[in-house]
Amino acid sequence: MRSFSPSRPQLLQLFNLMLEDYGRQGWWPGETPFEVMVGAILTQNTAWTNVEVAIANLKRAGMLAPAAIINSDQTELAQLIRSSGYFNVKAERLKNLCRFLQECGGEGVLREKTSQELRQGLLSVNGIGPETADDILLYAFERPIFVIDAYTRRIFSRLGMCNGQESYEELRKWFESGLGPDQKLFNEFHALIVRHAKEACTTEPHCEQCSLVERCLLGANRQG
DNA sequence: ACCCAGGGTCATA
DNA sequence: TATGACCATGGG
Repeated sequence: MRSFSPSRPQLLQLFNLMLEDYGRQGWWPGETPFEVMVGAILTQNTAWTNVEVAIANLKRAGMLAPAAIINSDQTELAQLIRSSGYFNVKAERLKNLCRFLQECGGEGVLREKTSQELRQGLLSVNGIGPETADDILLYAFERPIFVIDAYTRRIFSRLGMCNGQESYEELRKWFESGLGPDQKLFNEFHALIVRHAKEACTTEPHCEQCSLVERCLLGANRQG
C-alpha cells in the first residue's frame, strides 16, 4: 500500500478534464459568507437540495443572521431547518457557530486572522469538524485550503492514486503542497470533484460512463 | 423496502 | 487509534 503521491501534472490533468466535461461550477451557492457558513453545517451528511429548503425558511423568517440565531428558541430554529435532517443537532451547531462569531468580534475581525488561527478557532466549535471548517475557510473566507471529503477519497481511490485509508490531514496537506496555495483552483477543483462524483463516479463499484481514468492515463503517457 | 446524501460527536476497547 | 451508535429528512 503506497502513500498518496500523485504528481502535480497528474492533478492538473485531472482538473482540466473535469473542467472540460462540466465547466465552471460557481461555488459556493450562497449570497453571503454567513450563508455559506450556515450551509456548510446544514449540508453535513445531507443532500444539498434539502439544505436549500432550510436556508429559504431561515431567510423568510429573518433568521439568517448571527444575532437572530443566537436569540432564537432552539426548538423553533430546529423546525425551520427540519428538511436538512439531524435538525436538533444542527440547530445547536448553528448556535455554536454564531456564538463563536460573536465572541471573536464578528466576521470582520476573523478576516484579519491567519488561516491557521482561523482553522483552529473553527475546529474548537462543537459541531464543526475538519471538512466543515475547511468549507468555511475556502468558500466563506476565500483561503487556499483544500477540502477533503468522501467523494475525494472515492475518486482518487478509483484512479489508483490513494488507498482510501489516508487521514484527512495527510490528503489535505498533499493537495495543498502539490498544487501550491491557489484559492481559485481549490474552489473549482473541489466543486468539480463533487459534481463528477454525483454525475459519473457514483457508489457503483465502477463508473461505466466515466472515461476519466483512461483519459487521465493517456494524458500522463503523452507527457512522459 | 432499501440506500444514499457536499459529517461530527461521544462512548467504548 | 479505531470502531460503532447516534443524529433524521427527502429523493432515487
